[in-house]
Amino acid sequence: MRLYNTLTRNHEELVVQDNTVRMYVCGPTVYDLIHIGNARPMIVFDALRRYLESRGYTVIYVQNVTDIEDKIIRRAQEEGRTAEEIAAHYTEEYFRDLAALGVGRPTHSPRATAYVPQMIELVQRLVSSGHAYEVDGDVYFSVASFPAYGKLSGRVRDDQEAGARVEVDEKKRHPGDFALWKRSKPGEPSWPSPWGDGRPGWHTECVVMSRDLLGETIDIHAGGSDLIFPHHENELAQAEALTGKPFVRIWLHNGLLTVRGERMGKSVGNFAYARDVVAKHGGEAVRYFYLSRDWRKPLDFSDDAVAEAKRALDRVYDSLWAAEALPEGGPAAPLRELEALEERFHAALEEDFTTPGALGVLQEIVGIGHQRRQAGDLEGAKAAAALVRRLGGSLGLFQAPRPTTSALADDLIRLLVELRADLRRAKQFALADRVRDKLGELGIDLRDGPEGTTWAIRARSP
RNA sequence: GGCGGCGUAGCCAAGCGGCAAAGGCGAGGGACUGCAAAUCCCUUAUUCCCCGGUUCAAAUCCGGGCGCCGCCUCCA
Repeated sequence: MRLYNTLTRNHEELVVQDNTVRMYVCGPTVYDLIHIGNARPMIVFDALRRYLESRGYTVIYVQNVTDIEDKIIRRAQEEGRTAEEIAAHYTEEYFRDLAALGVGRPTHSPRATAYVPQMIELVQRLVSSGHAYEVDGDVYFSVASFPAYGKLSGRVRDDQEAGARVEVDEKKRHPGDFALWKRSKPGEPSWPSPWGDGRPGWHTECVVMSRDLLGETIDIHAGGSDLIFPHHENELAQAEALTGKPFVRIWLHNGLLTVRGERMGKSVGNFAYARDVVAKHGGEAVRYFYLSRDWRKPLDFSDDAVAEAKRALDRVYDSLWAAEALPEGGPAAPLRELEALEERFHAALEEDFTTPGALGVLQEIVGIGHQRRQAGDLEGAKAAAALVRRLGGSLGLFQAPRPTTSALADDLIRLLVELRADLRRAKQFALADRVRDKLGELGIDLRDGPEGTTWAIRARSP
């Protein structure tokens, strides 16, 4: 499989050892509920993880939870609670939201506060090797000590000075230097350190956790494209300054979610909470929406756009459930058509994980299933449905079971259908339509065909 | 200003040098129906923002425009 690597600006073959992919995806800072834009990397890289697993890889998937940070502290002060309480609460809500989007639990979800001693140790080693310096209880990484600084984001160190939009911290030797350790103010959460009480800077946790759980060089490190600079640049600098070895083989950065072309963000105020969107359209519709756009490109969010994705998704379920409700037919010859489609599905994903292309192939398979069913080839229709299930499953899609009813409900519905047939024969169309409409309100669709009426529970994706 | 990305049908969106440009949504016509719904068949880009160039061949490569967006500050 080839993936676009931000570091080299090229597509590269994913080559791993022991058939194991070690991947790290930047997780949330738990100070509030996540908005739907935050969910994009979670869904996209969860899908990548599942796909890799379906191809036989073992994936060790690490996603951190940043549970100590300025915004958490501020929120705690506002609400008169401890930072710990805030973090614990929103961590729980975070996993609740992700579950609703079909995102699986990471192999490991380390919390920053559980790694403070290791972070202190890392900072100490950077200080003693001359890559960091202490001023007044703060410790800064010295970008001048790491010549490769800027190689991920394509930034030259000296550019930073020209910008001058940031007020220059007098304590820093170079404007690009960043905090590894921050002295704490009274009343703030703090940990003892060789430089006095304080707390870790942001970029350090990912380095420490990644090393601890995945090793010094990992296969994939992923996150939103807004993290390229400074976050990932700064991680890379620390890690490689420390070990002298490559930190990450392939850096993956997803495009951001926009609203009318503008980035969705808490500060912009144009965001929607993930759970509200899920409540409105369903988690799988959101997932389908994200996967119908190339992961690296910006994606414009609107309720209409998600609703459209939902219609496409429902088309799939309609076909799946209709085929699965069919009686068993005879044995079917394998459809060469389907084999070719399956190959195209994988080809799309093997080349930079192009999920929109893969979804297009799945929709074609759905169409073939319909045609087979129309032609009376029940086994062909079932084969298409089974393929959609299997291939969709490798992306975490199309796994909802066909809604079933009780035997009693079946009998009652059948009774109503027969009753309605009598009414139709008697040309009592107003009454017949009322039966159909009322059943429709209950989510049961009647389908009149040449061989009588069939019924189905309307596709309602989860 | 620096770095990066994007511009394909009414809308969304694949394609990355060579079958007359996937797929979805929407729209129109037909089959089916008492009328619908679902499904099936057909139609909906001779052309890929514009202008040059390379090539036997370009939406795809190169150069130059125009337009939009992201990052450069916490941010998925």
